Amino acid sequence: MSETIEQKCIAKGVKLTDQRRIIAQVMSESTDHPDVDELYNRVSKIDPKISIATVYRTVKLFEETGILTKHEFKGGKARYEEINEGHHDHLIDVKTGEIIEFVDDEIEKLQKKVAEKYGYKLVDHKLELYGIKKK
Amino acid sequence: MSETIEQKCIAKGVKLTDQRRIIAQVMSESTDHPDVDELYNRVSKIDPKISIATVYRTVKLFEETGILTKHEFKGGKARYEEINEGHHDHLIDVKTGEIIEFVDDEIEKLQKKVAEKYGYKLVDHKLELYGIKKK
DNA sequence: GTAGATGCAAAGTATTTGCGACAAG
DNA sequence: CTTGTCGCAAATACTTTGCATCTAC
Repeated sequence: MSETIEQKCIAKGVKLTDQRRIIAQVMSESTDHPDVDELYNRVSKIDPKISIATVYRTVKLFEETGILTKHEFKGGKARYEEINEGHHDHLIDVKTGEIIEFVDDEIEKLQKKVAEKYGYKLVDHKLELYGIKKK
Repeated sequence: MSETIEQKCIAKGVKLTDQRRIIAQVMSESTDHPDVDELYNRVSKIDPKISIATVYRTVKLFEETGILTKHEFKGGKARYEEINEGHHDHLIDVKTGEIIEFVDDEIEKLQKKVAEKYGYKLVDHKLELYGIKKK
């Protein structure tokens, strides 16, 4: 296991409050990609008096600090995920909403190549596959 | 030049009104990917009494009918683009917001392969590259 | 003539913010 | 102590909707 979110906060000089510790813990334990509402629900079970404004402020802070990453999949609500070493993309089941994480080095390489071709240096990318499960 | 949006509406049994004709025309002439607000501005110059509600209703209708496609790039606002034969992905200049359209068959093939690998049939995908221009 | 489209303003969502009280370093 | 955070409610941004009127077919 690598660094915890709490350790990352200390390393980056982010002040730790009870609320942030709880949000950090819940995000660490989440294997899905919760939206703010869902995160707020989970956090509320631990400390019912945390406000949703704090949840919004904290995920934004964590995102800016490079602790979480924000996804804007189809459906309006932003969803968050902890950043760990390995980068990956997402395969989304259009029927169930289930998300599978994957990495494909070859695609990664080709992306860089495409950007180069147009005279750009690739700084970020987003790849989402939407599929239906075969029986 | 292929079919106009107006022709597509007739082909799909979508009732044509003045407002829809104007929105269709403006979208056809747009080479960028306008958001609803911007589209509303352009449309208003032709007919100032069109309401923004109609613009929202029309882009949604056109999207459902397969005439337009909706992008949710970073930044909250949905942006629309006319669907023409060739599918393409987007390379976005993170400094200027400029969008370059591209196609890469090899990446397309690999995407299908990845989905298959997890037991899925690929029905849609989104690939966005974010880059900075090299000098 | 009739089902569906429009305009308007009000209602929804998702997210942000001002402010006084409070807590971390 | 002092600066930054929290909770609350009000504010914003984007999008949808109810309803009475109007229009394409």
